[in-house]
Amino acid sequence: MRVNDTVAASARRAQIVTAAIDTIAELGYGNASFARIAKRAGISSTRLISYHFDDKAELVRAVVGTVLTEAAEHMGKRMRAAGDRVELLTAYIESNLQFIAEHPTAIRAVIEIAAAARTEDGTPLVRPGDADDPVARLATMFREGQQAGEFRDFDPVVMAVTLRSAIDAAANAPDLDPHAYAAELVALFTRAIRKDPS
Amino acid sequence: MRVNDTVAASARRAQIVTAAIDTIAELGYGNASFARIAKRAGISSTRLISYHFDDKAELVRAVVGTVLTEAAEHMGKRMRAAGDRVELLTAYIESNLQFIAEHPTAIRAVIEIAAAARTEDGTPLVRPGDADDPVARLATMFREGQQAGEFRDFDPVVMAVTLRSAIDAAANAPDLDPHAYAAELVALFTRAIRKDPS
Amino acid sequence: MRVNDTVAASARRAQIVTAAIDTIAELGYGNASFARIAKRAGISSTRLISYHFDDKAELVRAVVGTVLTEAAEHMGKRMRAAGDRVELLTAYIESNLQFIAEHPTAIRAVIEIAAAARTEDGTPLVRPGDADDPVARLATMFREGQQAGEFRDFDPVVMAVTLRSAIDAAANAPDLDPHAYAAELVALFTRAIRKDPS
Amino acid sequence: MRVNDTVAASARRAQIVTAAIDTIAELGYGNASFARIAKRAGISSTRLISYHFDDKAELVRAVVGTVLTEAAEHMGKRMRAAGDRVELLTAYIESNLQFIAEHPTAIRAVIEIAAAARTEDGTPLVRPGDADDPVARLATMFREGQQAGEFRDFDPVVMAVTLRSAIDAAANAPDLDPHAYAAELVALFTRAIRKDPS
DNA sequence: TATGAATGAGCGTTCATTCAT
DNA sequence: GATGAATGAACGCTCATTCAT
Repeated sequence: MRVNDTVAASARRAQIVTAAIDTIAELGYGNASFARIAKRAGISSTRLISYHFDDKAELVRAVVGTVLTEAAEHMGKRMRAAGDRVELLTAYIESNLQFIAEHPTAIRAVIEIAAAARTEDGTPLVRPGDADDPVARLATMFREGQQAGEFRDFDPVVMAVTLRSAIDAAANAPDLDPHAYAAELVALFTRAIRKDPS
Repeated sequence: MRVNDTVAASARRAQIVTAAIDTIAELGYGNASFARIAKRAGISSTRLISYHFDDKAELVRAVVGTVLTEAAEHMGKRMRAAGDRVELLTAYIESNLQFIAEHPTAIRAVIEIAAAARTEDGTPLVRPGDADDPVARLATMFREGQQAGEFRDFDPVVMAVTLRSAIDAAANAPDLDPHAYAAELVALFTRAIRKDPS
Repeated sequence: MRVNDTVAASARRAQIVTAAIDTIAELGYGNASFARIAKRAGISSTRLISYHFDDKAELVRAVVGTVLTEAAEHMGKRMRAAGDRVELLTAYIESNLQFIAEHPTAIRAVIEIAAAARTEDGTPLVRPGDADDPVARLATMFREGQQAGEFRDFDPVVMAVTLRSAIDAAANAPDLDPHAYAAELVALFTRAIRKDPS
Repeated sequence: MRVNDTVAASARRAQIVTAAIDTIAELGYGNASFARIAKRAGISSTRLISYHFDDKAELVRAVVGTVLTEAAEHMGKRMRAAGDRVELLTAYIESNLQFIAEHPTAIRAVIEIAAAARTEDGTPLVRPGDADDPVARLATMFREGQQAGEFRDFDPVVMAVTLRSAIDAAANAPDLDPHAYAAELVALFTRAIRKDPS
């Protein structure tokens, strides 16, 4: 797949990925041509991009993979320290919003790609329903809480979709305070999932 | 602005707008060229599109305007029949999801445009924060409910953003049952906004 | 040739010719499309231009004809009042420069057309060597002066070309004072054509 | 600005510039599209022109620059050999007309560009009044001759404009004998500038 | 006399990609 | 590991003109 695995080559790839992120975040996916990415990376020819990435789809996948890996590492640390399920949910929301606040351009780029990157026939370049679909994982967590008798009876998929889209919405409202936003979401979803008082 | 306001001309424009909606929804905004739209509309040349719309931005605005006007009419009827605020919220969610379920391609096209249509310098062609910003209107409704003592104390903007993004997410999950999804959202947000039991 | 010879029709034609002159003079021949001319004329469709003029070449010829006829009338009055050949030359130079000064946009339009209006194969739309070629007429005047023994021996065509191009150059230097420029040219060419002192 | 400065690249650029000169001279600036220039250059796609020149304006500037540099070299040699001012004027006229006679298409192309190449708002692409404005340089030469007491009292700018336009006119009368034309102009302007006999 | 509607060809430019070192 | 050179297809848009009232 990759041209070469030397240190120099992977540094080049990282440089190009960074330039791609900045370009996509600032100008939108549709305006992020190889020419503009190359200019931002400070390289003279688009040939260097084609050299390190088989085609545009692979560059896009590299961008998404890079960002999502970073996010998973950041969130994993926080979530492994959680005690019960409410703490887990709180850690999920807070660490995710923190990552978004700390890497706004990277997140914007990934959102752009998810929304706009298509093949010629309309197929999305990166599909949301991939192996580690975050909605599916959230739904599983909710379902387990219900089976343990901790949560009320609701549709876990709808709740998962709602939570994920609420978090993603933060990336498009960059002036919101991430801590306050997280606190509100925690309060909102804590009330939404807990058992009704008898 | 417009070439003419005869019946024939506005029929042509509607034909082109419909073709644009279908093309954008199926292939994505980035693949929706004048050539593809013209082919889908069954017209011989892209020139006819340029003839009826000053440029691509105007066609895009016509698409968004058409869909949003239809949606507002549909939802307005339902919401005017609501009694109290909880009924109003229920009507909002249900009528919106119903419209999405009944016009999936139109909604997909608008979402595509909102996400991907940019000018060359990255500025979105249609801004979410326009005069009749739906998030702002929802937030106002929540705030009024709080002032009336009906809702608990929460951030109205965060709640509005969460609700809107939860509804918009339905457009990307077309296999969900709209009634069930609406019922779940109503239950979720009813619990999220009501006063905590003392 | 012409659609109609009613008063209304010829008024329309004059209106279009005026708009064409202004557009060509300001934007250059290459930018003077039917669309831009129609906009400046305050008419809604280019169809009205095609209606009154068979094609663009005929509109261009109408522009040139209109301006040249006016110029010929203006200059003819002055030149018919001249006594000898030196007065005639003086009248020619002065009246021509005066017309240029009083109709700068009309003259600029004609110069634009003469320089830039071509058919697809490169043939000029209006040829300088037409029936009433001004250079040929000037050359004849010089030749007659030589045969009458009033002027020295020089090539009448070269002198005519030089004088004409000197006058035409005034149209591109609109800040020159036309009277002073005329006086200089009269002095220059009087010295250039008179017999050398023995 | 330029893609690259290798020998091969500059040879390509020269090839394209030559084709552009021929196309503009034969068909006129308005008909000199990238497609026609590419065909004349024997290259397969207009893309190669865009590859070597940022846009059409840069190609046009390259054409003008190439021709004017050649002309300046040719004329400079002749003029540096001149003794007094009359010889200098003679050298200027003769070498300029000789260059025109030897490079008729190049000169025609430059004249076409000067007359017809405009931006969308009418601004000329190449302005005559640039740094090394030939009219200004001629006027300076005349003024110095007057201050040295060699020339009569006349407006140096008018004389410069007249001489330049007389020379430029030669490019549009390609059947004139350049030597004879030069001799006539030398005689004409020698008489026009010398002090009147007392 | 006027016009709305429509048209195919062409414009300069940009696209991701491939060739050949 | 890198890059200059080249490419055909497609882009949105404008052109003068024609059709049909």
